[in-house]
Amino acid sequence: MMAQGRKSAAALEALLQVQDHAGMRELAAEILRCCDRALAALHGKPAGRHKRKPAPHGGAATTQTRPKTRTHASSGGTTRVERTRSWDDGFMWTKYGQKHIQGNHHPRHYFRCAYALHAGGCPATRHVQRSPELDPPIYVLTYFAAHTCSRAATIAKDVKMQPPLVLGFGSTAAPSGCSPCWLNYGDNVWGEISRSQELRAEVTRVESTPSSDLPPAGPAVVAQLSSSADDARCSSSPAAWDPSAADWDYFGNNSSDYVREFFDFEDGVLYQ
DNA sequence: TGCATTTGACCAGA
DNA sequence: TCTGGTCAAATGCA
Repeated sequence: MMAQGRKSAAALEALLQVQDHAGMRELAAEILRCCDRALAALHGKPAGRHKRKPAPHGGAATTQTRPKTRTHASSGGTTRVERTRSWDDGFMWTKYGQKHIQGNHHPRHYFRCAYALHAGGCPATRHVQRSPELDPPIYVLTYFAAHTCSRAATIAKDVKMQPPLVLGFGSTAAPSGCSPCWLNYGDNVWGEISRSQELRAEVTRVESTPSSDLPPAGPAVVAQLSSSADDARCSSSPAAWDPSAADWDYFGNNSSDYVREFFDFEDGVLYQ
């Protein structure tokens, strides 16, 4: 995907050289630099985090060393679509389960706060579900309960120190029903990631319980969220997007780490 | 050896 | 009975 992105950016740069658009050329060059660095990092490092060794074909060795009650569902398979790293939203998550959900080829992953087992037991959990048959893939993250761990206080503090960030939905004409809609993200938030790009957004719901310990509805918010297919919708039409008129769920902090909750820089897909 | 991940089993609710 | 959420033993890597 990065290679394809680089090719597209190069084509854009070539087109812009025909006309005098210095600012746009600079932007295209920035995209190219980002792609080059990402590709260099990908090629220069080992293939990411470790993965388990695939189970031996035939399964003879496995069945000899494991109880009969356990089998490797992935035996012999070489394709794995789930990620092994935790999506970075400033919190640390521990995966505690994975389940195939009816009507979706992709499993749902279950995470709980890594501080769940510490004193006080943080109750926060989240689910990660890849939407079926969408290209590029879209992942729906659903949060349950608010963090009560010390990490939450740290992140809340960070929020107060960060400049506002507003994620604007609907800058591009969206399909009727507005799902999926388009997310246009602003300037200078992404470090080396270029501005004015648009990525698909999926509508989801934040199930977290609002916490009085967290800042009031601040700048780091996401419009009307729902994971239900029945009421999935965008809260605002492209023509009448009004942040103050919508219902908002507090979504954490507004640091760049928070933004990574939405975008997977490795795969070029969007999370919410 | 410690720890995170995997995955079938188990449980509760519809 | 079915489905989704969680448990916990097994597993593998650092």
